Amino acid sequence: MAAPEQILTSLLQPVFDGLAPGADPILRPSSREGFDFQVNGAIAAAKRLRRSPAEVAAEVAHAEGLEDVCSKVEVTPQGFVNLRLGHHVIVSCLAETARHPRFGVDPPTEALKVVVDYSAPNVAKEMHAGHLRTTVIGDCLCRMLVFAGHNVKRENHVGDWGTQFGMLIEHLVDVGETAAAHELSVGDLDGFYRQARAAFEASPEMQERSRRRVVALQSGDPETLRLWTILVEESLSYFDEVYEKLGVQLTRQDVVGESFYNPMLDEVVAQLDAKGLLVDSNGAKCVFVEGWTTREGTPLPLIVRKSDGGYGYAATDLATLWDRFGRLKADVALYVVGAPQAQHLGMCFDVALKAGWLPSRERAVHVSFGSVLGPDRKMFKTRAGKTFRLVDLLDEAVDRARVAVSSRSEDLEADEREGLARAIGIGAVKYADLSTDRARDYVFDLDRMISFDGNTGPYLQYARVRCLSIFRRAGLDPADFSWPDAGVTLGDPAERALALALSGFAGAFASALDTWSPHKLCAYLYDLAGVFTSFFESCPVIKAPDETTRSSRLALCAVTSAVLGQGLELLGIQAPERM
RNA sequence: GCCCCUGUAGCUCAGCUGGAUAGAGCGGCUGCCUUCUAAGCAGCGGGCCGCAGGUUCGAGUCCUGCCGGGGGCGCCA
Repeated sequence: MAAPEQILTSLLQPVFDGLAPGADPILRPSSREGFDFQVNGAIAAAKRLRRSPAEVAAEVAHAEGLEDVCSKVEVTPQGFVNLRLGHHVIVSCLAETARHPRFGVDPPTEALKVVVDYSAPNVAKEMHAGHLRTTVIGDCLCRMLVFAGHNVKRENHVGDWGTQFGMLIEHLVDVGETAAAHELSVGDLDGFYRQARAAFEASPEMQERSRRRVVALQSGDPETLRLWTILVEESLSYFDEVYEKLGVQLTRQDVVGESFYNPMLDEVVAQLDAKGLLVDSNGAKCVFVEGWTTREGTPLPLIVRKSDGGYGYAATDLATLWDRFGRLKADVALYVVGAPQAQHLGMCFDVALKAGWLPSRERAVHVSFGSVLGPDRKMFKTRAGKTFRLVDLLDEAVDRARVAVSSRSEDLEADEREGLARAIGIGAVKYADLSTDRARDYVFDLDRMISFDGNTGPYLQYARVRCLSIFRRAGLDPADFSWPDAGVTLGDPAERALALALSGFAGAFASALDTWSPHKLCAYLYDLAGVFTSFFESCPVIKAPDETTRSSRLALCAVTSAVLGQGLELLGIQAPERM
């Protein structure tokens, strides 16, 4: 019962049940001056009962106990009921939030096993801007799921298998293992890939070797596997560096590449066949699913096995569903994959449902996201049409942050400044990605991200830093700050607004997780940071007029720094102590 | 041609299962640093929510049709 909404709903629901069992009070935050919430359900109920809205609203306003929690209840002629919470209710909600180990987020009634598929870079290929979204969003969702009390299995579906590896291995042989390993380990993955591609296209002899090499790889030839392992290992080491730089929680243990599923493909296809789902079409093994058609309106096939006998990516993706819901016994599987793959994934999910692997369709979720665009609103590419290396974007963000830090935080030690530049630069990039609705495309604009104004990562970091500086000045530690005996008083509107905002954490968190939308958590934190900064400007803490006010305001600051810190942690953004 | 996503202030974006006078930030203008960090705060100006119908007591939100942007549409992943 930590949230004001829950308290109000529990009082209002009996009245609405009296009007019509199960009727929704439609309780919403109010934007009207002097009110916190509004009840809109009376209008709808009056309509159904053919009664006057104002009359029903008046009945609602007289709900048992409502007067005790509200300092003001207003009924409008249209039938709206406006509510202003009593200070004592806000204070008790705040106290509950503060004392709660997860600020009001209760453990789930049933902990779910959630498999989260994200990041998925390709071996011997550079990570580019597109990988930023899946990696950052996936990492945030994992953190949120863990925080909510669910059982999370991260799976990094690295592209480490397929026909292109014949070419890559042959190029490795041509360049020499040591030289190739060096090239890959320093992160010139694109250079390696381009050279391999160029050599492949220029030489029929290389093409023939590559074809033989693919066969050797698939038949498990030890020497070929050894060479393949070099490519994979060097690439994974490089990815680890990027993840370290980015501050995401992916490790080697989370790598479950395409090669992992390779041994399952025969079984997967056999099962589809046994269930009568496979159809031969021009030599290819296909599954046709209802609702999917081609441009001519004919059924669209999911090609599981190509006419040459090889498996396509549909087979691998089906295998992931088979494995995750079968062997891993997942309750939910998230696929944090770009929007262009909606059709493909949708078909795979439908097939898995038909095959009986998926208990129900909603268990498999495509957490789709839009593309990263350049300043020209086109796909984010260089003038030459190449994609930007993710590491270069991150380095540039840190460079810009470093410039700002050196001019504004001169009093900090050099190593702290360097760490700060990293925290700010990387945080800015991640926050920019997380703070907009993932369904939309977004423009990658470093100037805006690092501008430190408005809805940005640095703004949140700064708000928390200012909060912490109060404790530092007061010679206190917010971590072992104890709740004041005299309680919390909310004499100033800014204090009241801050207390109310703080008790909204759990609700905002839940709505973000329900829709797999980190940006809702961002919006909440930005609002909280803004409410706090207003409080900071208008309510002196250390030099408060009296001791009661001082300890009360310190309590507000303690909860604020904790919630902002927890929020940034959930987003995967560092929270510096000083800026 | 069909399907998916998208269209809100000059720019970048919010708008929570339909609620009152649509909100922020940037940019523009005006104030505020002998007082806890001005990477900030307070205020002003800025809108036919792509267009047209429909459902509803009520539509930025739901439905239909157009228009504009992005993407996808059988053996690449």
